[in-house]
This record gives sequence, C-alpha cells and structure tokens, in this order.
Amino acid sequence: MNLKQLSKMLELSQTTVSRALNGYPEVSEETRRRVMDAAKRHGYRPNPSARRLATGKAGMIGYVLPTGAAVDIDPHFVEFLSGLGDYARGHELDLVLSPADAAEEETTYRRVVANKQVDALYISAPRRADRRIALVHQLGIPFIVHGRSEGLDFDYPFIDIDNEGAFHDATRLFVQLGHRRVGLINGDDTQTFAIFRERGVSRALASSGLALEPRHVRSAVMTEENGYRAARSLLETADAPTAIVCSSLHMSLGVVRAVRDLNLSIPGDVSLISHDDVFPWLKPENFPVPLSTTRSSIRAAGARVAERLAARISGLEDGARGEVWPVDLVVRGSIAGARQVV
Amino acid sequence: MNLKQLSKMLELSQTTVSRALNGYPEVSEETRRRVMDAAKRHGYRPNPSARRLATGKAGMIGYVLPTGAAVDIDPHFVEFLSGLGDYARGHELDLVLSPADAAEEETTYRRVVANKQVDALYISAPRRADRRIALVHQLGIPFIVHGRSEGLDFDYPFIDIDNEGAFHDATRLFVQLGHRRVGLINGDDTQTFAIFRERGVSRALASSGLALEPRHVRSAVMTEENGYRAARSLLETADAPTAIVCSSLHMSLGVVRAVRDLNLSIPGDVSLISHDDVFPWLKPENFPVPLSTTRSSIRAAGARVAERLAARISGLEDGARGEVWPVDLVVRGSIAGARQVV
DNA sequence: AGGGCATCTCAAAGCGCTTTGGCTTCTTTC
DNA sequence: GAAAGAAGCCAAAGCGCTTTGAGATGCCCT
Repeated sequence: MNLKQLSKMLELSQTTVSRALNGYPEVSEETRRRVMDAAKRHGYRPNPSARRLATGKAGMIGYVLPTGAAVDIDPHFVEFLSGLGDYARGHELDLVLSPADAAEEETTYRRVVANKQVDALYISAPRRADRRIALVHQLGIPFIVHGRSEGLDFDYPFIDIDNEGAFHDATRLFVQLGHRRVGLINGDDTQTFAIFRERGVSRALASSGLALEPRHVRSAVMTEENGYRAARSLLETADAPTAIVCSSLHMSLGVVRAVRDLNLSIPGDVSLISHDDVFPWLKPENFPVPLSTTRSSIRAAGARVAERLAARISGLEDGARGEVWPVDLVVRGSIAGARQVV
Repeated sequence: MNLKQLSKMLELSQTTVSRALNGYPEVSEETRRRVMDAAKRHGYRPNPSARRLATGKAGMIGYVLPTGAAVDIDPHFVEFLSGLGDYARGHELDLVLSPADAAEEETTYRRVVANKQVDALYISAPRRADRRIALVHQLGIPFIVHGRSEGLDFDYPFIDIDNEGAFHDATRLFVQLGHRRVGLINGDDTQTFAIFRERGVSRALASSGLALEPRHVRSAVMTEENGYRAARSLLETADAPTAIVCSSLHMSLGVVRAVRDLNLSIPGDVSLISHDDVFPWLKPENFPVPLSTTRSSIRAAGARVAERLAARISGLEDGARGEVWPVDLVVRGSIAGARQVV
C-alpha cells in the first residue's frame, strides 16, 4: 500500500494525503481525519527510502565506531547503548553504527554525512582538540558529544559528567582522612575524561598544600590487567600511596588483586575509591571489600544523548549548550584513615 | 556531483554511465575506463538514498536490539560487535541497531523488513523454538543466527560454538581427576547455549555412571552477583560439588568471591572451569588463581557472522548451513584432583 | 454584484538512481 | 550481398515520497 493507492482510494490527490499525514495546516480537519483513519485501517506506512530521497532525512542517528585489529570496543559502550535504546525505542529512532579504523575515521564521517545516512550523530570518548568534533561541526550535521574536548576554538553541545569534581571530592575525602600520598590509576590519558580526573585529584591535593606526584600516577586502557600492573608498580615503591583513586571498576579488580598479591589489605594498607559507571554485571558493593565509588550511570547518559539528538533533529534544540552532570560519592568499606599522619 | 552531471560531462547517457560504474557487460571497455576515471577524479559517489529507492537494497545489515527498563545489554555484545566491525569496515557495511523491547520485538522485525531498511540481519541469543527465527525466515530476508535454536521445523543458517562439547570436555576432565559431584553455574537457561551446556555436563557425567543432580545446577543472568549467589548456595550444602563448571567469566568473579567468603580455596576445595568468551578487559589467566577455561572468541564469531551476511546479500551463499566451532579447553591452576575419591 | 481573501485541493516537478526496451552500427555467416 | 546477430549506446519509465505553484471554492465586505 503506497501513497498513490491510498490517495486513489480516498479520491484525493497525493499532495493532500501527504499533507494530511504530515500535519500540514492547509488541510481541513475533516479531510485529515478521514485520511488518518484510512491510513491506519490499511496499515499504510510511508516508504522510508522514498521519503528519505525526497527530504534528505534519514530518521536515524549515527555513530562512527572505532575499530581495528588493535582496538577493543570498551564495555562501557554497551551500557551507553542500553541508554540510547531506552530512549530510541518508542521513538522509532534507529542507530547506525559505521565501523571505521582510526586511519579512515575522517573519511567515514564524511561519507556518512555526505550520504545523508543519518540525521545526527554523536561522538564519544573525545580527546584534546578532538578532530572529529571539529570535522563534524564544520560539516554542519547536528551532533552531541558525550564527554568534552578542550582546545577547540568553538563551542559545541555536549553532555558530560563532572569528572574533575568527582575525583576532586574523592581525593579531598582521602585528605580529610589523613592521607598525604594519594595515587591515581587513570584511563587512557589522551582522553579528556582522564585529564579532568587527574586535574580533580591535583586540585584537591593542592588545596591542602599537597601535590600529585607524577610517580603516583598511572594511566592505561581500563582493563583488569592494566589495573593490576598499575597498582603493583605503584605499591611496590618506597613511598607508595596510602590511598588510590581508580578510574574504572575493571581496573579496580586488578588493583584488588595486586593488593592481595602484595600481602597488603584494603583499607588497612591502602584505601581505594573507584569510579563506577554502573554496570549490571559488576557492582562495587560486591567487591571483596565493598568499594567506595564516584558513581554516575553511563546508561542514563546514553538516554539523554539520544533525547537531545532527537531534539536537535526536530529543531527543538540548537546552540551549543553543554550539560555537566554531578557525580555521587558513595562511601563503602574500602576507605579508612591514614595509618599514621606524618 | 550526481549522475546527471557526470554523464553530461562525459557526453554519455545516464544509463551508460550507471552501467559502466556497476560493471554491466554492455559497455565497451574503453568507455568504462573513461567513466571510471572521471568518476574517481570528480569524487562521484552514487547517492545511496536514490540507489536504495531504485533497487530496494540498503547496503546495511540490521540487528534488533533487545532493550527495556529491566533489560541489560550483555557485555558480550560489545565484543561481538568488535568482530562485526572487523569485517564490516573496509566493506563499507554499516550496522543498523533497532532498539525494541520484548513486547514490540515482532513489530520491529516486521517494520525493519517491510521498510527495507537493511539487506540482512542477524539474530543472537536464541531460545528454544525462537519465534524471531521463525518470523525472519518467513519474512524472507537473508539472516544468520548467532547460536542455535531447537524445536524449529525448518533449517536455517547459523554459526555457533560447540557449547555441549566444551562443557562435556570440561566435565570429563573433572571426572578424570576423580570428581564425582560436579556443579554447573549456568547462564539464563531459557537460552539455547545454556541448554547445550547443561547437556554437555550431563552427558559427560552419564558416561561415567554419574548424574548431574538438579540441586547442583544454578542458572541466571551472567553477572558477578549471580555467580556469587549461585556459588554460595551450591557450596553451603552438605554434599556440595567439588568441581564447578561456570558459564562466564563475570560469574566466575562471583564464584571466586563466594569461595573465599566461605573460607574455602580454589582448587583445594573446589575446582573451577569457566567458559571464556575472550574479553580484553577481563582475562582468566589474571584471576587470583588462574582459571581453566573453555575458550572461544566471540569476536571472531562476530566477524564471521558479518562475512556470511555479506555473502548472503550478494548471493554467494544460500541454503541453511550451520557452522559449529570447536572450543578450546585451556588448563590453568584452578583445577585439581578430587580430595578423596569416594 | 463583484473584488478580495481565506481555505482547501490538485497536477506536476523534483529527489538521484536503476532498468527496460529499443535503436544504431558493425561484424559475421551462408 | 542479404539476413542474422552482437556490441554499444540511449531515452524514458519507474522507485514512492515531498513540495512548489496554481487553481477552485466559498465567504465577507463594500
């Protein structure tokens, strides 16, 4: 059943039927009702390919998925996706994933935009002065950044959590508990979120006259293994930190293992606060010692990104508003006062 | 630059240019070369929306993403996706994710197919007599199932790992080591993979005159927390199993925690073999006691699914061939002989 | 009564591609 | 040398929608 048939059936022109269906004002209410009814009764649904060719609108949002033999998609992605889905279903908004490896990323963005495959796209895990943001901004397609990038000479819409604030607060708590040597096990430090987190730790220490020693900082892709390595190398030194802020739960698994391997204990020898993106499959309260965390649901962020993307597509939102979400600091058993205040 | 302009420029008809570009035979080699050159030089790329309207081909593969407030996307998905991406990039094959909650799943499949949004789709995590498979089969769109479903009255193309064989072999090893009470901590037992795994354990026990006691079986969504619960309830009984086969690494994290909480040890009191889908962020060799595993890369499966999907789209593959991949059994420190052979 | 103005409807022109059917021109065959 | 066939190209008709520009129709006002 296509528009032609439907309009013939109604003895109206395609124009009128199309307008009635799409809510244009130049159609009488009666006609509109009649058309709507018939459409519903016959299960008429406009062919998206045709509509798309005519309007240039795709009805989909896009994401260029970084892939590559040496690239692993982060498990955070799956939770973010759950959130996107939460909004997208019920809005008949589909998501197009365009895999691209780093070398062809720009080409892929250009292709996706030039082909009008999607109406809007989002960018995640931005780095400093992220080129993708600049590119997409310049290409003029609606977009939202999940996270932030510094060093760009224009504003752009984003949603991010207060990484700096979170890690600042976590660190301040350590300081209040008497810790003077605080370590940071961070994610990949080319990413903005990691930069902000380090900044938060630094700032909190600084306001108590302390400093974040470079030798107390580690950063790497957030896997259990890297968490283990980082923790070991941090804890095996002479003036090891007595408290650690860690960027992910997966890394924290490694930290816990390292602490145990070194015959130390949490929180007796080392206090630990981890960031928690809220995964269903791994919860900080279920760690051997329940983990204190800075918590922010990445799933909620996904839903919000989808919502704003939809708003931008339909013109309800424009401008470059950035949204920064506060982060909860949840205290559990993994922290204690410093053994001896120096 | 569109076809019209390009053909005008070449002083050829659109027909000829189109044919030259798409490799039809009724174009002279010289003309083809000329066209190809011009196309490349001017960066001409056919508009996919137009092509799509004309041909009905979308150039994308689809996946109906189960979502819902109570539904969490499994982290396995992200690794599978990495695999899909491995193949898809370089083939300019995009993936369309259509989120749908359980109640609307069928509608969504119908919509996706009716709209010709994708040329093929895949289905994962099938259940017994999976209705999605029946639906998609009936709708006549090319598809591949990742996993298998039993109780369907037709054949269909799939790729799956030998879940039964894997868990059979793991269990047989336990039996050979003298274990007589083997427990199973399984994933959601409405899913086929879980059914196969249980079957594998049963069969191995049976061939030694043993039986898989229902009270030694647990099944739930594969999270750390559920692993913990399952292990505790299994190990706190009088005739607790001395060896456990577990369906996922995340669950195994919980098992390890439970064992420790009960002041037991691995492999002293309990031997453990886990299935490992090969996640970059969590590796069995890095468990407190390195975990023996049945190993199969879900990422590789993703790549293979994409490859076969592409083949089916282009008509290189048809029929209902099922592919079953063998699973490695990797022995590490988490298993030992039974303390006392009864 | 007739000009002016809404209001509602329509025919037709795109959107940019593929594909059908037909038309030349050239080669082959007997 | 005519018939047959092949090779190479083209005009035009879709694909199914949106949107432009214009044409009816009815109503009000002077």
